[in-house]
Amino acid sequence: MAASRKYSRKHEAVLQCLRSTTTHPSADWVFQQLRKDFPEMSLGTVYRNLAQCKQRGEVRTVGFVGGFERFDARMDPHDHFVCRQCGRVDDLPPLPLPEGLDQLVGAQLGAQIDEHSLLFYGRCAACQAGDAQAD
Amino acid sequence: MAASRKYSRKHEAVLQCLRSTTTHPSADWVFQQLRKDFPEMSLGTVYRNLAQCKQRGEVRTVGFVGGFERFDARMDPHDHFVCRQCGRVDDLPPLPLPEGLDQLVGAQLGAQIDEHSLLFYGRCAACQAGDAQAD
DNA sequence: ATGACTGCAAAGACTTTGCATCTTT
DNA sequence: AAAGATGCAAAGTCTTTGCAGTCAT
Repeated sequence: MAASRKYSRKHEAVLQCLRSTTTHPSADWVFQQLRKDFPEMSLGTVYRNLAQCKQRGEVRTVGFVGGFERFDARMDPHDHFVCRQCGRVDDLPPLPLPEGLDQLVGAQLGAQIDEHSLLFYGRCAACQAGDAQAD
Repeated sequence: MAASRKYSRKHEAVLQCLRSTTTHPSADWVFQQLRKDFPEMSLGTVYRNLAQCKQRGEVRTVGFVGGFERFDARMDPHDHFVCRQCGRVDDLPPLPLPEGLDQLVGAQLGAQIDEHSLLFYGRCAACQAGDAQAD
């Protein structure tokens, strides 16, 4: 049968860390944060807990930015912006997308669609301002 | 100044390989294919040429599936379906998305949007059929 | 006690790079 | 010749794992 979960302070902390930020952090970022409260925290534990949270449906992956998997604990459907220059990832307010997009695609392909991911790529306001100074 | 390009049979072949398939292959898949015609072809060369094509805007990345970067030589805007079970990536016919979505998001964030990526995740028809048999 | 979780470090998996050699111009 | 492209293999980077020890039930 499925393994029964046991309480873990570290697991709590990982999830809490993710829920208390909107930066869509990488595993390493979470690790660096938690290290402050748990000096013995290890990267492996962070990865293991993130994987577990993902399986449980408490966390999801936004995508890979600069080779790092970026996580998000906001589970309601929403889209993201990714700055290609600094790597920041922002949540977007609801967009005017047609209803039933997943169903439509599923029907077209005869596939079962679980979800979709809409990412906008570009340069954030801060990076544009920075570039302006640099000129 | 910018490096001037010199003709390269391998580079041609990499681009050609990508243009002649709709499977959105990984670097290794391209490598395996080209190996047939170029026995001395090396993986490093494939990666280098893919990177170069990307910079030139002749190729783009669809996303990472199972840890592998998947490439696409179709440069006109279109969306994709990713099967989480077998990893296949399909092109989608045009979807009824509102016009000016990128501009809208750009305006909302004060960011400059270069492009967006819309990926649908699920299980393809073949995988569903396979599962049915298995039951 | 039993089974899960953790720390540590080694192992993995994919991608990038350095360097000597071969090609194109 | 000069500058770019390639092969090969070593080095990198992020992530996963094995194992022995620790903690929750």
